[in-house]
Amino acid sequence: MEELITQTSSSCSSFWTGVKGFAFPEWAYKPESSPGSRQIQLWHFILELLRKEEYHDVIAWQGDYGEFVIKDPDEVARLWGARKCKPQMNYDKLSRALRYYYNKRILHKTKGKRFTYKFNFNKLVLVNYPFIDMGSGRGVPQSAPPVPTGGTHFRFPPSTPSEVLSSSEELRSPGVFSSVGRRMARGSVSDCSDGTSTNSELEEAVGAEDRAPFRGLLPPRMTHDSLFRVYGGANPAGLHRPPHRVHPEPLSPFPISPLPGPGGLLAPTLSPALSMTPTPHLPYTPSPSLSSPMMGSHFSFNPEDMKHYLQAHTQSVYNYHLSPRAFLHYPNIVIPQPHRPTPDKPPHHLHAPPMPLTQLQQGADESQQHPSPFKFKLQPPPLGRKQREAGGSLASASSSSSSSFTGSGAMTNSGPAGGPPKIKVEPVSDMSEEDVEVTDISEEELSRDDEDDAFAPRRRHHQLSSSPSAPHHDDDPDDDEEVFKTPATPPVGASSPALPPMALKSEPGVAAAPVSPGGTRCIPLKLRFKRRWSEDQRMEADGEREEAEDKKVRAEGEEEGGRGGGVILGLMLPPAPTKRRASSELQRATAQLSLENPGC
DNA sequence: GGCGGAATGT
DNA sequence: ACATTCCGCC
Repeated sequence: MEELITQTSSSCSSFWTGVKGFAFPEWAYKPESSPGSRQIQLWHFILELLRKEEYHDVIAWQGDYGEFVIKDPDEVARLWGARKCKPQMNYDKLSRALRYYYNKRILHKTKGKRFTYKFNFNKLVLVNYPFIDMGSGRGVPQSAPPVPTGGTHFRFPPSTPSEVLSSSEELRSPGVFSSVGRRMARGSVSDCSDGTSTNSELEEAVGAEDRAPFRGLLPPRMTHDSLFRVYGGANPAGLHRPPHRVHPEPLSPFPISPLPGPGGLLAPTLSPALSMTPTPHLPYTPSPSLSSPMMGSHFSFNPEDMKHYLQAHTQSVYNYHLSPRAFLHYPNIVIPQPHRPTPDKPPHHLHAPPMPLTQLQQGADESQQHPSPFKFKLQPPPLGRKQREAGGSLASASSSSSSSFTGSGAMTNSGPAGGPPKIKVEPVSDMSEEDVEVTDISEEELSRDDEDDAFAPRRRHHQLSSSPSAPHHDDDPDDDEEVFKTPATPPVGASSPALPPMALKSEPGVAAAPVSPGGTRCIPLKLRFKRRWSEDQRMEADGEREEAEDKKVRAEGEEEGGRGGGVILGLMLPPAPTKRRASSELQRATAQLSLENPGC
């Protein structure tokens, strides 16, 4: 167990790398902040609540992938307060904490829907490769946002706020899961005052189990629609067919995630990316073993399967603009290349996945011999509203880069200093470009987009934004939606280094991307992609629109910072509902125990 | 309701 | 760092 996780501290202190080389960010796995811990972070806690059916009348997945509604703000606040021993907690405070996540890109607000937030799984997607030897059943997928499965019905997000409310009521599933006595149970355990419960041990135990929780988030761009393909399988080519509402059904299929029992109930995690692979010609079906919920802790992968898997995965990455980081290094396994012209980089170091992967990764780990691919840093410097307002036009400087910039310094230079005032600036020079070498859609780019979009300063405009009818430029606020909307045919062709200067039509709002001094060479490429994508996205406009300017500023500012803050690709398939059942008992048993902190 | 600055706490 | 608390603003 213990050896499963090691910290690859050297270059970047922020990675935890599993034995097999998969990595996930430190923030996603801090024992102290894990779900069972008292140091739990709010978003962990939220996920925790979300995955427990007991609390579905308080908070539940709803709407788009990763979206959840706090149905009972007071109760959530109370629970949170209980956990943190902050009796004074209330929704106002809690929501402030949630708002801090905007800048971290962990969450964003679903505009127009009360108490509705959305996890930015694009960013939070964590690694969970089921076939990787995790050593135990411990590796567990956790809160899986609702994912429609073949057998389950999932309600599409209501389009109107009012609808939300009503539907959220409906969410109380008609009987699938009994929620009887939840409140009582909950109530009994909650307060700091009554803290003496015998739970603490249990709690710890649970926490321990949960320890490695966030490997299981889902891949970006998981719309219900696409998800349907995953399980239903039957969604052929149409990559972005209009989401027709299918079987609106109240209950989210994944009210809970298969919590690994102590015995290690292992969720049948699969890479959604895999399944989602839009390319019909990659008819990969997960090997049975993969889908087995109980698959042993040591799962050895048949190379063929692996190949398929990786290929599919690779394809997915391109199709969905997933982060290249999704690719882990699998010694001895050669990943078939996705259809795309592969550029020229000589496959160096990594034994791993040839081409595209290698290249892609290159950016990240280029400098190190470490297999651990990414540098990770979430939290780009938020641009203060004042600052934004004040400056109106900030010349954002370009990028930050590689490793870690400390967000701390970011705002400090607000003074009239010579440089770009409000934004943290990092030496343009060290541009990630070189790292990335244009190789292509590195997540840098990708994350860039989605990041900024997702979290663009929503502040002022959020109310205005949603006019579906205004298919104007701009990136979609929902990062998920944003970047990952992809053309059926991956833009990969275009992505080759020699990108033709083609049609980037500059968009008024967006265009003015401040080019960093000397940044000219990097920008164009990015912009090109961005624009291409933007167009695509526009086509599919979700309806949510935000102003581009802030974002742009931000985007530029974060340029590289983002790379670090990127995506960890994670893949995990939410357990099929049926299978999940097995563990639900256990979960139920532990649910209340772990959610509130008895030990205050 | 929701936002984010600011001060403060751990 | 990550909240918590308070608060003015929209």
